Amino acid sequence: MIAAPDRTPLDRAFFDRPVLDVAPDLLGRVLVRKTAHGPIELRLTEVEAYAGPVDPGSHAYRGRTDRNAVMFGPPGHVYVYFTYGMWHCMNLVCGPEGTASAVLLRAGEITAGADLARKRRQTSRRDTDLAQGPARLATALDVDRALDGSDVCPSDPDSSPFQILTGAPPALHTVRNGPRTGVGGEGAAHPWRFWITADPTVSPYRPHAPRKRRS
DNA sequence: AAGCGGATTGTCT
DNA sequence: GACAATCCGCTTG
Repeated sequence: MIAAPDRTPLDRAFFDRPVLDVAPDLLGRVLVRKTAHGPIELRLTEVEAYAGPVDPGSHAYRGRTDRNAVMFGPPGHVYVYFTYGMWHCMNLVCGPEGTASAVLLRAGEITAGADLARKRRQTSRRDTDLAQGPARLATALDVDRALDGSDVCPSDPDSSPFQILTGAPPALHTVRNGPRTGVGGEGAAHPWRFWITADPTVSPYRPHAPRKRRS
């Protein structure tokens, strides 16, 4: 049985490059999440690059902590964080080890295991909503802090809850970029959000809005 | 289509 | 103690 060309696993060298090269190159790739009930597959349509300690928008900006330790480790591993008291978001560590850069997975199209994803995302009204937004994406794929540090390039596929496949990358002219969502201050200037033009699963852009204080 | 307020807790100052 | 790489439901246009 010959593997279809678009289902070849990406190797670690793919992630061992500068994060601004990896981020747009991830579009159209297929992330496989292996759950106890079966696989869920996601075709990536929207990502954001976070460039480590030099990037004010990055969780690594103030150095290594227990929470962000995985970002400082080898590329091709998953960094999962918990935010807003409710949600998880998922990143892939990039660049030479120690650069602490990562790509936030913001949105994608569920291409297999939609029944499993729908169970995880009861509030979604259409299938294009299932992974439209980073917290929705993590919810659909049943990702939480327990999976922090998982390898997406395992030598033995059975040893990890994730794998990533080549997929069908879009033509360059269909990839666009702009400011990152929810990032304010100095970090807002960088156009490091990348998405596939006109894809229905891409999340709507929301500019950074400081929250009001409770009275 | 766009704007709002509330939810809810880990993490860092 | 402040706030977060967000989402949802409801309102207005």
